[in-house]
Amino acid sequence: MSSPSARGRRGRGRRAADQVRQEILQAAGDLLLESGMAGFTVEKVAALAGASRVTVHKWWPSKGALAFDGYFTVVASTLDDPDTGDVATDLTTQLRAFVHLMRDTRAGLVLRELIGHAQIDPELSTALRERYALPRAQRFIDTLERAKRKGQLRADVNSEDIVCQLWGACYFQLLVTGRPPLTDEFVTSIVRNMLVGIRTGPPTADDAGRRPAGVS
Amino acid sequence: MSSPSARGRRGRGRRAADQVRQEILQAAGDLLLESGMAGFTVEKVAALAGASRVTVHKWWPSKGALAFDGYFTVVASTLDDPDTGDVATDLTTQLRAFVHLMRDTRAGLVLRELIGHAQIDPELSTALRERYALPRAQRFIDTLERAKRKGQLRADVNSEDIVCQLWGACYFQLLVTGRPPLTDEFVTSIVRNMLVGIRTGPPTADDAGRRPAGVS
Amino acid sequence: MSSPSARGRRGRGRRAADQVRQEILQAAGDLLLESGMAGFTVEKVAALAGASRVTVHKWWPSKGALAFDGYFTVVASTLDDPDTGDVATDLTTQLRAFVHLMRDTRAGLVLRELIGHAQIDPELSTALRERYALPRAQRFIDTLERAKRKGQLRADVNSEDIVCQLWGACYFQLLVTGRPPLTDEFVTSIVRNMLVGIRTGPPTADDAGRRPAGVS
Amino acid sequence: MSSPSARGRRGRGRRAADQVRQEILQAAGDLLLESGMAGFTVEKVAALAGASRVTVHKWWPSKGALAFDGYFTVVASTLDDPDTGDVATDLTTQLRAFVHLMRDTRAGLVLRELIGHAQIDPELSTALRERYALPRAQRFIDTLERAKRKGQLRADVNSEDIVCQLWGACYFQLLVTGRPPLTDEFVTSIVRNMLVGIRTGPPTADDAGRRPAGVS
DNA sequence: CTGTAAGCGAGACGGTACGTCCTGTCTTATC
DNA sequence: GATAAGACAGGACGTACCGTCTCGCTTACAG
Repeated sequence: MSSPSARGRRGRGRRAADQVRQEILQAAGDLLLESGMAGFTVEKVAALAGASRVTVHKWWPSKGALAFDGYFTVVASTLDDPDTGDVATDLTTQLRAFVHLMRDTRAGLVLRELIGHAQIDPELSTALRERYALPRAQRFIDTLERAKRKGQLRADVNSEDIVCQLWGACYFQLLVTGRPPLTDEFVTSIVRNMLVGIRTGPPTADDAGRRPAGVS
Repeated sequence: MSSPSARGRRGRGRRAADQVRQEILQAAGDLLLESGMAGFTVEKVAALAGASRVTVHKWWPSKGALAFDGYFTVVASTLDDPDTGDVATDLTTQLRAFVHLMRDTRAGLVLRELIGHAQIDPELSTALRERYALPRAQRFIDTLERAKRKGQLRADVNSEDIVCQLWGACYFQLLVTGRPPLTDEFVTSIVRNMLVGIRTGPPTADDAGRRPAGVS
Repeated sequence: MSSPSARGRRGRGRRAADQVRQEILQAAGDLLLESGMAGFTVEKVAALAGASRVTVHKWWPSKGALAFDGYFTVVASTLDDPDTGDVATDLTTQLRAFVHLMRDTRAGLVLRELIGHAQIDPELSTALRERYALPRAQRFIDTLERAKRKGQLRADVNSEDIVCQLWGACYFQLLVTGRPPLTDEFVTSIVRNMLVGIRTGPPTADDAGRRPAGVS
Repeated sequence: MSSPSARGRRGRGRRAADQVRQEILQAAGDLLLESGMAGFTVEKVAALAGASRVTVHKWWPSKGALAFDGYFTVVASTLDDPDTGDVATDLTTQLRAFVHLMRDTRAGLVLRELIGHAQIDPELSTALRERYALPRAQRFIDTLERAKRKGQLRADVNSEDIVCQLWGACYFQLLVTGRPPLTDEFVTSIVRNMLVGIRTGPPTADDAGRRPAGVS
């Protein structure tokens, strides 16, 4: 018997479901990194995988869902959780890793397109949120909560809001204003802003809710 | 002579270019708000405007470009620049207006799709950056710079970074984590975080400009 | 289960290829006889057949090829081979049948247009030659060869040339000089001319092999 | 004053009608010989002539009419009428000249397409008949009538029918069966067939009306 | 060890949209 | 005042995907 693997298949009959799935995902990821979201087509993926469009359709209801799964099949997603004891350092490390991915790798470019497409494709939107954004945000939140417990951060700030203000700042650059900067200095800057604030002068006793007296 | 206006046309020949353009833009905007980016089609726009696809193609090279122009034809873009004298108030006002648009109106939904589509369509990406994002960011920056001059904000912070951290926080919610919150409280929270920072404890003497002693 | 035939279809999926082909051909033939080559359009054929333009394109590379096939689907092409024993009679019979078709029927008009279109469309040109002209010419040649064997015709004449001179005479009227005559008398005349020649004077004993004296 | 001739015009105003006409015709002829009937377009002709489509339309109601006029503007049509005193020679000469044109020159190819297009375009059909086919046929008929008067041809044959059987034979090759042969030998053959007939046996005294006795 | 049925590929189909080409009509500005 | 330049609607073209559906094959599992 010959090995039933390899891209070019000959027969028609049934194959193990997992094998088919895997080949489709690999093909999807390859195509995605090669052509970007524009040239990404169910038809091409099926052809690449030596599968039938029907089969692809059976498991992935939309182009977006397939692209998403393909992406994470190909792009190894290492979720390391640095803990140096200092918040600023930990946050900066995580952000820089992200910025590097988005700025310097093909995968970053694709991920950007993926997020873009998610605005139209609800399937992809859900997948992206639940299986990409939230898990990563959670790691970030963990870092923040740890810092709170250590007394490095105020206890009354909402960690999720911080995530928005740090990660969101990067995404904003990527998705809305265009991508040129996104330097390490930018990361340093926004972390510092976040930590110490941008206001001048001696803080009043109730910064947490009010505006300082003496300012009209 | 009869008025040559109105949607239903009679002959075949030429119409004033500007009139055609305007009708196409109006149709594009209408269709966009009605069907969203999914059902938005050059073909339908042309039909709605009583125009020919060729004519549409002549002026708008891509679906995205047409959608963008149509959007701003229909969505009145009021760029008022509040100046109450207090940074926090001004920033909050601007952000809340934006949040309201994105959260409560059909236009917000469409704008989100537009930004999404821009990740794939370079034409749209450029248009969006230059004719939407940058002008609006500039108003924000103006507010920040004014506050700097008044001594309300530290002079060493980069205003563009602040824009990223405030607007970006909102966009992040909308585009990446899904939309549920985006409340007024969220806006209040991120502005306060931004102003006073999230760090605890007695500020050191040289907190990047200094933070006051005695922060609660 | 209900019969899956009939024009009005329900689902989207596949129909038997042959059925689709047949319906397209029928529609093509119908449209051709109704509107002539001018109003004949791939789009209309597809609509009439309840088929998709793509499907039509798959099998018929050009408008001409489709028209040709449609024509012979609708126009029954009876190729009877008369054999009365007398050449003149047989030839006259065949030519009159052809003349009748071209002069008195809608199909004749269409065939004329088809031949015209073939001058521009190589696909159609080939089809017309191989699947229309040649088979019909062959029947004519058979008649001539039979007559040769019987000694009714000179053995040294080229049968194909005769076909050109008889059929060609009719086509010439139709295609070049305009169509008015093409009467039965015309047929009688050209057959007689062909058989006995148009030269005057006492025939020499061996006209069959030589050219008349005086012709260089 | 600058010369208003030359292909590339710059101004817009009025030019002498004849000049415009002539430039259009020249452009039409050039384009026709270059691209054939397929690539022949009113638009391209107008562009080539530096004229407006409207102007072209004013004088030539259809693409066919324009092509026809353009053709004869460019292709010099020499109508020499040979008279050697011998019919066979004269006929052969005329036919060979025609065959040469059609077989060996670009103009022949175009003329074939022109005749083809005439089957669809009535304007062209009329023009072709009245200003091309009939005049040329007349010269041929003149030759035949001259031969009749000299007693070389039987007086009871219809000259027009002979034209059909000789020219028609050539056109038939060109238009219907495909073009390969059309040799000088073919011409020789059909002229001889025409003159002496293809029947065997000694001609009876009244070949002109009856079939020979003894042939059933 | 064999029969059966589930799962699959191949591929055609209707449909929607695309971008292009050409036509005939109409307007405007020019000469 | 005839003209070119140019823009417009309309209609057809050929292409690309999509999602659906029917085949016929093959393999995996059940008996």
